[in-house]
Parts: sequence; structure tokens; C-alpha cells
Amino acid sequence: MSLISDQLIPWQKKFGRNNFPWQETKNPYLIWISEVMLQQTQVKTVLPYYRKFITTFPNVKSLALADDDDVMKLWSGLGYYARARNLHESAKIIHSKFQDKFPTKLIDLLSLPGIGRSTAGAICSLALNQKTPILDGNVKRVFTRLYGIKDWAGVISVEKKLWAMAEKNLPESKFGNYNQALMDLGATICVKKEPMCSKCPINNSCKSFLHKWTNIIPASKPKKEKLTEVSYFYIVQSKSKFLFIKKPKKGIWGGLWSFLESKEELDIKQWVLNNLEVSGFRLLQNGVMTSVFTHYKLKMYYQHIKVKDLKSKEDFPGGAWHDKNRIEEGAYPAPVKKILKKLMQDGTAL
DNA sequence: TAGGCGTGGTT
DNA sequence: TAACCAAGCCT
Repeated sequence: MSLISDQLIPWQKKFGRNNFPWQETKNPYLIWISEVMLQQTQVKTVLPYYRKFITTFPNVKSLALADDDDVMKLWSGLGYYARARNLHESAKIIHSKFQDKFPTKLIDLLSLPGIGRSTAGAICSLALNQKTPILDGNVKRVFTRLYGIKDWAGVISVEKKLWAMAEKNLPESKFGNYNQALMDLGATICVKKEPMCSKCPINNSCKSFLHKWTNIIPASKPKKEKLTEVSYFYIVQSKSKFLFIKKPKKGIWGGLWSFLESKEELDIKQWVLNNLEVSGFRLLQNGVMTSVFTHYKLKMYYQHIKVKDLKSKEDFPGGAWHDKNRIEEGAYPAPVKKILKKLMQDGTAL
């Protein structure tokens, strides 16, 4: 019986993607960083973040010893911030429990926060050439088409089958090349819309190609209506400094710095009088911006307010004053940076 | 276990 | 423009 890997591996060598920076190494630490960044995120988006991250934290020890804020800064704008918090946490565990030696066993990797079965499989196969399957979005698409699975891949029973297929089709060597081939095939040939089946090295075994099912497989995720939430953001400025509040670890933008925020509209003048020692204030620009997340929309009403003669800039509970000149590289959510940029451009935040 | 968790590019 | 899409994991 012929294995799909017999076709896939030579195809990957010739037509696959072989020039990404994380493919120039077998260092499991670097591969780990890339795999986590690439979760739910496109290669093009990841590239600049990856370069900056590994330059700043070239090994697991440097990451383990880093400040939370310095890690989050490098993730600012990339989204899914639990990934960064987990990355940092895992580095600390590797530092203390594994003496800075990057774990090479699947089971040890799986015990680390932020590393699931697919990421662990990717590290083991790509960096360490171990016989471990992966199952990311690309591989799911390839196998649902190959085997003609018409149900959505997110269904637990389907996902189980897909893992079994990824495992069963593993070759006896070149495990990393096999997994890379599956991902490359999914990313470049077996794409969601209008796949290029004529160029596919395994189209002769593909059930969807045979039955012309490629337009109905993979089934898309059942969609739910996104509810809109409303929040009020207050951009408090004192001279060249802005007030920021650190978001709790749980919830959206966890661990990042955001504006003073309230679910209800605040009497901001009263709030300032109650919470800050100032001699006066001035309401400036206000506006609204909508952020769309995976599961809801957030309508952000914002109000910019300048305060005068602020007494102390250190004692605000849970908050901190950041200078506007250092905001570009700070640990802020993308919409926060966007609003600040607008205020700067409009000149109201000067 | 189904839902929470971001963002920017493309259509 | 709104909708869709892109290398998952955690609880």
C-alpha cells in the first residue's frame, strides 16, 4: 500500500515553503516561539513579531528572567495575549524545573501551559524529528477533504478521527518533513476556496477531488450572531503622561495596559475630583471606535480629558502614568494604540 | 464542552 | 461594508 507521505515529502522539498526564519533552525526553543505565534495567526503577521522576539529573548533563560511587561510589549498587536503569558510562564517552568534544558519529550511539553497536542507535536517533529502528528487548521482541511468528511472539523468525534488519520499516515522517517508538507499543502494548494487540485500531489487518493466535494468540504463552523457590547474609555492626560490601568489576566487584553474603563457612562469630571488631586481639567476630543473580536463586538466610546497640576503621579491604585513618547513600544491593545495615535495626529494630545 | 480569547488582510 | 478567513489552547 502506498503512503501519502511518499508523494508529500518530495513535493514539499520542491514546492513547499522552506525559507521562513524558524525553518533555518532545529532549535526547539525557537521553533516553540514560532509555533505559538502562528496559532490562529497568519505567517505574514507573525514575521516581524518573531524576529523582534527572538532577538530580545534568544533563549529560554532570557525569556524566563524577563519582566512580564517586556514580554507583553513584544506581543502588543498580535492578539490572543494568553499565548504570551503562557509562553513566559512555560519559560519560567523550564528554567526552574528543567534547568533551562528545553524538554524533548512530548509528555513534558504537553505539561507546559500554552502547549497543546498540535504545538507539542510540531516541536517534536520539526525540531527533534520525532514521530508525532500535528493537527492544525491546514492539516484538518487536508484530511477532511482527503477522506471526504462532511461534518465540521470542530466536532469532537470528527477531531478524534482527524488525529487518528494524521497519526496513521505518519511515515517511518522524515516526520518533520511530513508534517511540514501537510501544512504547506493546506496553506498553498488545499486552500479553503477554490483549491488547486490539479497541482496536488495526492489528488489521486482524495475522496473530495474524486467526488467533486471540494466546495462543500471542509464544512464551515456554524456561525453565531455577534452581540455588541458597549464600554466607555477615559483617556486622562496630565502634561505628557497618560493614565493607564493594567487589565486583569483573565478576560480580553489580559495583562495589557488600557484606559480607565467603565461599562456605564461615567461622570468623568466627578471621577477626577474623587480620585486625583488636580486643580482643574478640560474635556477634549471624544469619539467612538468598534472592535470586532472572535465572539463579540465592542463599541468603544472614548473621551479625552486633560487635568491640570496633578499632585502625585505614583499613587493611583492599579494604574500608572506612561509618557506619550514611549507608547509606541508599550504593552497596549491595538485599539488603544489606534485611539492614541489619532489623538496625537489631531494634535489634541500634544 | 462549548465558549472565551485579537488582529489585519481580503472579498 | 460586513463577513470571512488565518499554524489552537484553556477552562
